[in-house]
Amino acid sequence: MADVVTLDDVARAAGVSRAAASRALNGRPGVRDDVRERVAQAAKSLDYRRNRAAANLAGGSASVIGLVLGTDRLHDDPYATSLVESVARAAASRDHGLMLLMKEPNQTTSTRNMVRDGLVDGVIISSVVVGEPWIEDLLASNVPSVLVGAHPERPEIYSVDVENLESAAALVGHLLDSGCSRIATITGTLGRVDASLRLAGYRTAHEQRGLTVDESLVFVGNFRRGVGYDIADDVLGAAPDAVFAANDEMAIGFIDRARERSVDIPGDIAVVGFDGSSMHQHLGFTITSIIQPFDVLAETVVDVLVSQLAGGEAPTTTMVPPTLLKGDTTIWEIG
Amino acid sequence: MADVVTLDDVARAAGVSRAAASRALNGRPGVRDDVRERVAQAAKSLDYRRNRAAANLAGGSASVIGLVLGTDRLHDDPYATSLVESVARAAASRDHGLMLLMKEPNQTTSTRNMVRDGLVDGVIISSVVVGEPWIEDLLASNVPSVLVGAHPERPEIYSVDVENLESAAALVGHLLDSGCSRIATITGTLGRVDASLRLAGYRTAHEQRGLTVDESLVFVGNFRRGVGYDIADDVLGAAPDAVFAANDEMAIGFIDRARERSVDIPGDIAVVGFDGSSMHQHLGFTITSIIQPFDVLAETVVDVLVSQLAGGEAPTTTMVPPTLLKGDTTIWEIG
DNA sequence: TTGTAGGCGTTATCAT
DNA sequence: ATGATAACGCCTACAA
Repeated sequence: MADVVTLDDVARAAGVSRAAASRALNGRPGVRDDVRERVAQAAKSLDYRRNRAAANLAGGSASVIGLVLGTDRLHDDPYATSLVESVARAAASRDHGLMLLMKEPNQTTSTRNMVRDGLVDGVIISSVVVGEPWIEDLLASNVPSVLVGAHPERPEIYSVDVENLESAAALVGHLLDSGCSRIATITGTLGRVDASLRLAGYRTAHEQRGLTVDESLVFVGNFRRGVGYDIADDVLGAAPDAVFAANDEMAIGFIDRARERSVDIPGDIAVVGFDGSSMHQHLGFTITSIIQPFDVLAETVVDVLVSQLAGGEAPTTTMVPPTLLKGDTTIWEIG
Repeated sequence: MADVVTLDDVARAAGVSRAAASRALNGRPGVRDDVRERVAQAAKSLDYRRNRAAANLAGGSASVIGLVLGTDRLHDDPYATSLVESVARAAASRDHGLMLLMKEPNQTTSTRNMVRDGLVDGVIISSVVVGEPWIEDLLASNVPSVLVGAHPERPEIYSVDVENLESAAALVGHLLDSGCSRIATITGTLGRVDASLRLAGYRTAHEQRGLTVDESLVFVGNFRRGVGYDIADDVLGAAPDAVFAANDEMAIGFIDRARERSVDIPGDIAVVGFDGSSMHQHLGFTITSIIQPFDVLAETVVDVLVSQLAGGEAPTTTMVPPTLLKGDTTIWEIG
């Protein structure tokens, strides 16, 4: 182990006390500019790094954030995967560490423990898990936290969100305006916020046009590709002229099966999804979808958390604008 | 913030000193059994958790491991994604935290910093990045580390590996034995260990049978699906009767393109891949491939690191057996 | 076997 | 504006 440079070394090199050096390095007031400069120089030339464990212990911050996921699998969950990737990047760019706190199959006290153990300053929580006991437990411990995706029952918690309902409504609305009249939907996992909102958007689009939703066109899914495939026969049986899947994965599953049955997409049936994850999969086509702006989302959520940690204020809920991806699974008018 | 239970509280409740309590809790010798029991009871009833930052600072361990990835993207890298997932699970099951240390695009001192900052006890490194400056830098700092995938130039570093070369040789050998005579290969990223080994396996299979590799059948890829697709025309131009792609992603890309050109797989051309990631993608078919045993791999690598941290010994390199997946892209004899 | 005491590196308080 | 000094919670010689 190489020799460790401590704050003491820096202070000595700069000819000041530890306290002054600490203040200088942390940009706190009450330090003369020339001293601040001198300390900075010393730190740089000694290649000093503060020990975050010590800082944390002493009442400072470790600059580590936890990312709490509502799933224990990444390999078939592009949404979670992209979230991890983007948050990791955003955290790193702000010199924060990222601890991955995945849901555990069996006992689930460990997430809260990780936080209690004092190595995480705050957490980013995928809002889909709000309501689950282990999360309530976590929230009850008052750890600074920010939700990815607002949660209707917890409006008081800081959150960063994309407009699920409005986006879904716009997407479905467009289908309706394009002449589709029997739009089926494959929902996400019942009980999950994003699933509810997207379904609500589907209904809203109809209501806004004075239409009534044919409930036999609503199929319950779970965000996994497999269910899209498995349920496709039922969906096709309802003879829709369009399908709104609550995410791209299910849309892909549906399309796979539809094509096996020689259904032409978008000729016979238009398909739209959500998340934009089909873009990265080299499927040979892209699905018309709402693209989650993961990088912006992640940067925003990290910023909100960090400023919360710093004691700063932020709007309770921040909206991030998604993008509409015009893919190959719908027909677009010229222009 | 809830009241924090400290070691002191536990000790007091158990009627012993902090030192004794510490020893008892950490399972060190020199504690009477009844005391040990009493302390355990007290800890449990108080719902005590040791502050890992403090433990770390005091010379103990934070029980946090870092996972160093050679990429900054997960969304199109099933291998990295599965590794993250499995390692996270394995770490959690051993009560260790997991810090994600992804490669950063620009400056890359931060990984080493994260380690130096004292919040990571040891690291798991994807061996594909060994040789890159930032990793050499990291290794030079003598952090306990374990490689996922052995590295030929660094045999002294603990590592856990699957038999890339042997597996690839077996796979290609089988193709040869099945009557294929012009087997093309699409390699992984040149310079990456796994890519080299798999290519070496391809050559070995030929040599073992006294055959010479037709170098015009070797195509350089990069492990990404897109390149499999893009290079497919060239590969087809070489009129192979089989293709060995260095991972499933490229195999998928190749198959996509081949099918667009009405090539029958496996009828006209057999295809084999590596990693087994096609299993999770609901493609409508599975690729004959070598399945990476991610869970075993992850558990093993975490165990090796943890025992290393504990001062224990372990074999320098541990092999984990992969599995052959007989998929739909090759023809198998009866039985 | 057990307790006492010192220190890990930093931040925060309170004098100066 | 600056510098002692006391925590923070834990581990670990060393002493008893």
